[in-house]
Amino acid sequence: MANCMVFHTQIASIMEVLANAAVAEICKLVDDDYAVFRLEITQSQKENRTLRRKLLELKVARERAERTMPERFLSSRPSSVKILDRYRGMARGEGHLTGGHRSFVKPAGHNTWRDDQPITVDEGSGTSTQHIIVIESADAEAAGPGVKQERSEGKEDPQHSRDIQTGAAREPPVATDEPTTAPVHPRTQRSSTEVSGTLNAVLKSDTKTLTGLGRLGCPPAPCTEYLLYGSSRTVLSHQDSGDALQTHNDPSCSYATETQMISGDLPVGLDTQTNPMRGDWNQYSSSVYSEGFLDKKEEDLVVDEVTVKVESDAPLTWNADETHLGKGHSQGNTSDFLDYRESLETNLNVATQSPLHRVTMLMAPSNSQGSVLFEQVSNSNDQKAKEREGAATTGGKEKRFLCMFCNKGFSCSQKVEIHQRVHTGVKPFTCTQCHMRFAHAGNLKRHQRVHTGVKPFSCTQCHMCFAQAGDLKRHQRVHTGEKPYSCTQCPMRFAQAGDLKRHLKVHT
DNA sequence: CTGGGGACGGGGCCC
DNA sequence: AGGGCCCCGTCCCCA
Repeated sequence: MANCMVFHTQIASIMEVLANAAVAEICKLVDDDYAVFRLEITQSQKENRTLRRKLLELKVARERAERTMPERFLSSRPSSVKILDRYRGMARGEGHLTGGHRSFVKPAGHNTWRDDQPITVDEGSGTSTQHIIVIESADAEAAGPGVKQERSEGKEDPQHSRDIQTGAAREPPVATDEPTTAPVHPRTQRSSTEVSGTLNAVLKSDTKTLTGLGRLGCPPAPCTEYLLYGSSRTVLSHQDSGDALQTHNDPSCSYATETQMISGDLPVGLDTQTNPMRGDWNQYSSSVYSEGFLDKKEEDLVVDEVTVKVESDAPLTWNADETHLGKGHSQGNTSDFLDYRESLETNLNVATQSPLHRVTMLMAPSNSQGSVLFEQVSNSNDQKAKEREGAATTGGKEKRFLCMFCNKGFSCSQKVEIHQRVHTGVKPFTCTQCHMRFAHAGNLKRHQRVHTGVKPFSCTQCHMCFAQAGDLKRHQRVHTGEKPYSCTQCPMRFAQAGDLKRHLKVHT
């Protein structure tokens, strides 16, 4: 007995040592990434400082020249002015930094722009508007009071804006006409310091370093390997306290990213400013697996000296009704489930610890009865799944882009991205009348017939009209008497697959 | 319990 | 490349 206890004690101590070693290893990895990231940031800041100094020097030179030759200056502008004007012009949307319609209201009482002069943004009448982010970094402060880095954001809903203020996290934002607490939309253009305004970049520190999975794009890479598409899921735990998430500068236990905007708000209507086809969504979809962000609204994240406004009203939660994990998947293909589960079990790189996987694993039918039922009902699905598998692994139309969640193969990266919405629950297409969201544009269009009442599919044998072609086809079995779905337990036959499935419960 | 229809999810193909 | 369309499957509701 005593030996047994000693043995257990030894086992426990060994386990503890192993756990400590694992933690130390993980911390070391994080530290390395953090160091690299900080180095890059430092380099960028140095470049900014250099450019800022040059700008100031040019300005001084210009003022000196203006004092000496004012007339000549008015007729032919020195290069320094050109630089300044270009700088402002870019901010106005004339340059490549921005592309929207906006005008800058020059502060009254100032004949010249000052670097410390706040820029008042007058949102234009256009729907595509942008905001200026004023980043007051420590370096900027060091370079001189009021010296600011101005960056423009990409297209954005007029109601949506946000501010990133480095080192001045709680200060009021730069003057804009827009409230700063409105929900944030993902956007297509981002400043470099912003990294990414969507959830994509959330907690995405160094993908390559952490997982070794890169992003892929179309056209397919020339190599013949299968390509697991999408950004890696950086499985990073954090203190999910339910309060403001906070990380610290201590790199050993943080996933600190320099500036991460967390926006779960999805585009409204068809005006998907965030192109769902972009890889952003992939990253986004990956990032949503970072637990704890999905249900959080209006939270301030303090991440490595940066205040991050978390404004998410997207239904990107683990809501079974909204994602495939619930209704969609539960009603889905069992073989897909099994394939998926198998892929998770065999592909540890993919499975990791994401909540998605855990949930799906739980929801995957594990009892044989469920599988049998499915085989009775959906043999064709199995066949299709096998065909898919075959197409992905053999010849046919080469499908070298693999879904990072289920390993299903696709011929093009965009198709993978669209498909992966199945797993992520991302639904970029929103009905403007009822705010239902769809992963496919076609489904939205079809759905809108619900509102318009348009039923373009009419039966030739009766007066019935249908909004969907499939409904008409199914209806026509009423006239033909066709009942392709037969029960294996009794002679009953059914015109609809759902009817058979429902009927099978009678036998159980 | 069955028949029938409404509506959505998702993949493939074509233009 | 992206949108549109078609198709199949599924859930749900009502009679």
